[in-house]
Amino acid sequence: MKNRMRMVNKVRLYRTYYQWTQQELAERVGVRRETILFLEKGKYNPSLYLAWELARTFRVKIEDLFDLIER
Amino acid sequence: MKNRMRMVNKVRLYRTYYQWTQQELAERVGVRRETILFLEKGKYNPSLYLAWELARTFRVKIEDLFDLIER
DNA sequence: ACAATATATTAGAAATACATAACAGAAATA
DNA sequence: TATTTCTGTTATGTATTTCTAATATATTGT
Repeated sequence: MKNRMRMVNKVRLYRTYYQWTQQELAERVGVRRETILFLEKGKYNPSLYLAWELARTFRVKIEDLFDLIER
Repeated sequence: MKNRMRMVNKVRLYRTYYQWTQQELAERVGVRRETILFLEKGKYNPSLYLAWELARTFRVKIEDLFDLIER
């Protein structure tokens, strides 16, 4: 979509803060473990649904969890 | 979990507030006019990228533009 | 009424999020 | 060391978002 912007996130940051495994977080938000892994690795960007669930699980705003920065 | 929740948005509300056509808004956020139409009609939910661009364009938070409610 | 513009509908293609599964290496722990 | 758990990789399949284009209807202005 936007070629000059790139999405970064703090999923791993918050997950390790809560001391959850990828599997634990995956179950909490209702996705597969690999989905969490790929998100953390920046291999793909989430849907708004998933972003919402993650932010809710971490008790933060979506804008705090995800950020759009210059490439 | 995901099935008992449904996403609503204020895209049409903010678009008409700014007196933009679907075409105008589409150009501002970099998508097709039909994408805006389907979003307003709730025919599909946006990517986080698009949600971000829309919120930025309307100068609101993503959580203000989109809401996850009980079905 | 006529013309121009905005919105709506449909269908198919393209792109990508996410699922699923199998396996491998790293790290922790007994 | 041996075993378990966690993380990473790859490959393939499915579902959904978005694009594209064509056409139809509604709305607005002259």
